[in-house]
Amino acid sequence: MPKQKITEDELINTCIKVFRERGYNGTSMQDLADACELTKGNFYHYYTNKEALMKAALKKVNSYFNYLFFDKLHQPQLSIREKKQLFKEKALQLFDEKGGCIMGNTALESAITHPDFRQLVRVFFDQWIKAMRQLYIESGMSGDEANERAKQSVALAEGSIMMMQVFQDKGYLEKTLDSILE
Amino acid sequence: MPKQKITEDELINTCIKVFRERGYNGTSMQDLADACELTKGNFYHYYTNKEALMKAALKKVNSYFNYLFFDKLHQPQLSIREKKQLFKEKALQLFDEKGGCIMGNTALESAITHPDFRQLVRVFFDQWIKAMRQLYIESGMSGDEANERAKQSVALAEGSIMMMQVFQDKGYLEKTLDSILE
Amino acid sequence: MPKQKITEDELINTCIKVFRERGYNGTSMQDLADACELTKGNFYHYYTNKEALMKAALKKVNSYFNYLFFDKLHQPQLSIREKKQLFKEKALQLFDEKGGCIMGNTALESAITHPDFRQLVRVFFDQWIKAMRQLYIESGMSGDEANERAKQSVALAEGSIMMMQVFQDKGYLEKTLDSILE
Amino acid sequence: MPKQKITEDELINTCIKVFRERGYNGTSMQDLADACELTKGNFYHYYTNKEALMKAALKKVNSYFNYLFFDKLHQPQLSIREKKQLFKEKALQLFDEKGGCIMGNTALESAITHPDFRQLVRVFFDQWIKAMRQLYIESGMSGDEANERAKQSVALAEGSIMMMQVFQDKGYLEKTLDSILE
DNA sequence: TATGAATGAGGCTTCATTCAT
DNA sequence: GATGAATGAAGCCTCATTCAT
Repeated sequence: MPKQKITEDELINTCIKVFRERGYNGTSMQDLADACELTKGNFYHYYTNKEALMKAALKKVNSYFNYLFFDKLHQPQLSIREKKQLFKEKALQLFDEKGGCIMGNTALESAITHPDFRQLVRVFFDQWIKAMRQLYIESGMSGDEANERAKQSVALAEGSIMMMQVFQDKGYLEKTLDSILE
Repeated sequence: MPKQKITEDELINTCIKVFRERGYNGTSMQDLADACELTKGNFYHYYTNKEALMKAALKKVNSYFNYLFFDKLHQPQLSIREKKQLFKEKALQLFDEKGGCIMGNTALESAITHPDFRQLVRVFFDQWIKAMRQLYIESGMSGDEANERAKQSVALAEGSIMMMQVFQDKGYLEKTLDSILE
Repeated sequence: MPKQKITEDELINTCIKVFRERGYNGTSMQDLADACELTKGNFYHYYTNKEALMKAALKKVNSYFNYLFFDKLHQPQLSIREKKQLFKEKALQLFDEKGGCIMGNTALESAITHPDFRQLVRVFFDQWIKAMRQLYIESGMSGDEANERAKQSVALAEGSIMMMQVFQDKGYLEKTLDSILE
Repeated sequence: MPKQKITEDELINTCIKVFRERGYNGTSMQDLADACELTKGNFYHYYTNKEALMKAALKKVNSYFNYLFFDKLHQPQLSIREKKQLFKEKALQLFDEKGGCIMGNTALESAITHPDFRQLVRVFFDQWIKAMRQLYIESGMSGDEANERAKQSVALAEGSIMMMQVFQDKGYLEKTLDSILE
């Protein structure tokens, strides 16, 4: 068994961070290597190329959010109140503290140039919307109404994350989360 | 063989398009030269470097939106009804038809790496928010309420533009614009 | 008009030499750059990539041999005696002095891995065989006989060039050329 | 997951095949490892480096040809007729069926760049020529004549193997073998 | 203004090789 | 012996930029 300098989990988490901050095109393999304290070439033991690495990063984010966030909103044993509280808490933790959303960034940066990325991004937003829909249904909305509200909420959240970064004002997101839960 | 003539206006408009589609880091000077049917070297007669070109592009977008969009919402001779109609019309034309918003893209792609760009992006969103605020004030809201609503509207619009691209569904934006004007 | 450090003709001739000596896979762009006294990147003004450069080299060799060698054997105004003398002279000059045959080298090195190269190599040998056939026909052979003899002569010449290199004995080729002309 | 066992004999035979098809410079240790179903690192338990591996491959080919081919032509108990038949049979089997000759390939690919390889290649051709010489002597030629004829035969055979690959025509070699035995 | 050759740095990737386990 | 992580150099190529013409 070889001694790994970094677990694959740590590696991908570090890459997520760098990709989120610098964008896909703005991130070089050297940037990633520096952040992971590995040599550039060593990355190719784990992933065939930069694109595969990015895809793995997006997939990891997907499962991370599902596990920690979206799935919770589907659990029958939680009350609406608990879910609402959990929503705000998780959203602040996952977006505010990390300073952005790699999915939103990727959506805009490579909407046209990397269809493969867009597919993964789409899955992410689909899941988020579904989770929100569940919340609104439980709050008493009709299916259609919940649907529209869910879609708008996600858009609003992502827009707010953007504004939060533009104005470097973390209050932006918090207010938005409240309005989403009204 | 590159074409002979292109006005500086056409040049910058073409660059805006390419930057919007491919992002700043994803766009090479060659991409721009090809799109403008100019030689790469020739660009440096117009702009000192890629960064200056991007800034000029962002400034152009700023003045373009001001002239065509934001300023209109401040004009006293227009009725609220006219302004609302104009808002929807312009927003659809400027975002939907172009397939995105270079300001939003730039906000996320270079939030951290290019503070100079962020400054220009911030001005853009400031102006947009102010224009929306005016609309809401005229609709009878209080200053504070109009303020918050304006900020949320802009965030929601940008988030919807993002979703429009992710889901390749142009209906997204339209619904959002309606809800903003309610 | 820019001052070129090296004409495209000189460039390709230098590359032919390097490719002949080191093989396609054994030649790096750096090797070529050094030989041409250019920077690596500058090659990409002339050719899209290494493969295209190799193809251009093979094509140049093809036209060079046609012009200087094969075509001559088809000229009606030359006597057989003159053609035979010319054949030996040119073959010695083109193979012996250069120390090998890039076509033969390429044939063996990339027979399997680069079908595109093989096609160009095939054209070369086709032309050579046709020229030899003409010589034999003029010497009084029947079409079929000339054909077989031509094919064998070319094989023998290439085999002798190989032996010349293996044993570093330039006499090899000369004896072979005589036997081909018997 | 790589297989457990491969004898050193199988290993070197597999490497010979890969080297013959892809050339020395065109073959990576990974290619060899894949073909042998071993891990890259594991190769270094057998051979110190790629060059040593290639030398071992060339040596193996040498002894293989000696045992199976060249030695036979020296055996006093075989008649000329038997030797001629054996020659054709072995040559077809060893060159035609394998689709080439690693010795000829190596001769041209690394004539200049790898003198060590050339030495091994030279031994191979020396032995082949000696075997052919014996055949011609037994057929009644003088020593000098047999010598020249042997050298030419080997050159012709190698040239024909080249043409066989260039034109993808296996008939080439067969005709040549007949003419060598006339 | 316009061209395109030239450059040097850096980008992604592959490679031969080493080494701890 | 066997593994696969690790490395550093090198390979091909692209890029932003410069500059002579």
